[in-house]
Amino acid sequence: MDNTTLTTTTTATATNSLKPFQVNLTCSLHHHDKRPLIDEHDFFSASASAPPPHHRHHNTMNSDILDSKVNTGLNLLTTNTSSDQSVVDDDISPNSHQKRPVPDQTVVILAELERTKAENQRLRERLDRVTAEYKALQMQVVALMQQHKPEEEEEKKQDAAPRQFMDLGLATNGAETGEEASLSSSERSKSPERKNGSSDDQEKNSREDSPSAPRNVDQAEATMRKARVSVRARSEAPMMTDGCQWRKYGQKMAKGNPCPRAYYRCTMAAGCPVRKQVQRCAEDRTILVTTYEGNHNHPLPPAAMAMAQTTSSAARMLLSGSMSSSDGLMNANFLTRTLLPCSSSMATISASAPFPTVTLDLTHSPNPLQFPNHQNHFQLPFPHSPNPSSLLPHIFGHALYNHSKFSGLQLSQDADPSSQPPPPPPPQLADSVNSEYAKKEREL
DNA sequence: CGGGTTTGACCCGCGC
DNA sequence: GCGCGGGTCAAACCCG
Repeated sequence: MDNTTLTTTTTATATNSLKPFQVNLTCSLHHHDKRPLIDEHDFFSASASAPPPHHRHHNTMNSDILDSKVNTGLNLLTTNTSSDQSVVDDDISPNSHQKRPVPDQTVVILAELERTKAENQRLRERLDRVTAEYKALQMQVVALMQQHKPEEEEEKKQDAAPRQFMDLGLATNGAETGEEASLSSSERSKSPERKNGSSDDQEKNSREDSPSAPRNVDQAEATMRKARVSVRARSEAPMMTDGCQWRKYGQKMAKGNPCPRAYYRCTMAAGCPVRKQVQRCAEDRTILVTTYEGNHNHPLPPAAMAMAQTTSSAARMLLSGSMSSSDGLMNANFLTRTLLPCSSSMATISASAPFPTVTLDLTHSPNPLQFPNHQNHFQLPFPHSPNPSSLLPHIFGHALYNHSKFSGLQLSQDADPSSQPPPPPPPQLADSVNSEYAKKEREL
């Protein structure tokens, strides 16, 4: 058993109560050979299920999955997260029982064993249920997708939530959100009318997003596109390397910041609606603020999956449950609060921004004591990674089972980057990850 | 020559 | 209605 498996099963443990997770859960469980892609819904479900903050449970889940071969030793392992597990194993070995007449201790251990077994059984049943539900949902999604196109208009008006769920699957799979993209401004901009600047047609087109626009513009989609995920990271590079190809289409001086804001559009597929803004923090120009908007309508390379999934996760976290921005914020707050209940200072849900925005702050140390007043950001402890974005899903995954490594998550109703406290000293980073991106940065 | 960047102009929403 | 600021466009330019 390796760390990857641990991470995966931890995710599964955290995701056993809400349907959206189930997709991710199963995927994760089937990929023990790779580092699993942590999907946003894992986070959500984790938050919703609000598992007890005992590490033991995560490991128990892990063993639960593995003990389909009935391995008592694994069960014991699950009762302890520390390295003294082997001691426990030794203690309960037949030899130990015979050599050491310590019945009390043995009884305790056996009782613990029984308890763990029972828990394993419970968890396994839960996992079975989750898997079954996932399969059912998958079928449902496929059926919906087949029906979806002819009924798109109606569906858009009537049911935003299932639509979101479908979007999730499509985006995650990197497929077929092209129709949605076709409604995006990027596609609009390619229309001859827009190019010619014909006032009438231009007017017509440019009003698609306006309140007076025809209702064939999916409200859910529009909101989804407006939902944003902002990533703050320390980087000397002009732009975060996130695995996607971007084309710069504009640059503006933003008020209150001497650093220009650059606008990028994803060019990995025609009509991809994803855009991002890149701007350096006015207070600390080593901090690069990258804001993502929209979902990719095409398959993503592995390097891009990390950020894409993280941002879409965060966006959906914002929007899930309700399409109204206020509800979305409440929902996100609830989710982030329950995601890492014993943590603080990692995420920000912005209510003051024009669009619902989640800010993932990668600039701070994982030590919560270093940020007693930090109130606004979802901090992820890889501040000096040249490409922190690639770490996000792993961070989320880890955060679910290893609170000790993360400062956690704190919510606020007002994300103002300018209110950031002075950056703490850099924590240790994974060298392997660092070196890879350090190389890229040198190339830049 | 194709693709990316630059940059001034334009559009739009919002607040006064 | 007007001005401001954010976002986008697209011609011109640059580069490999």
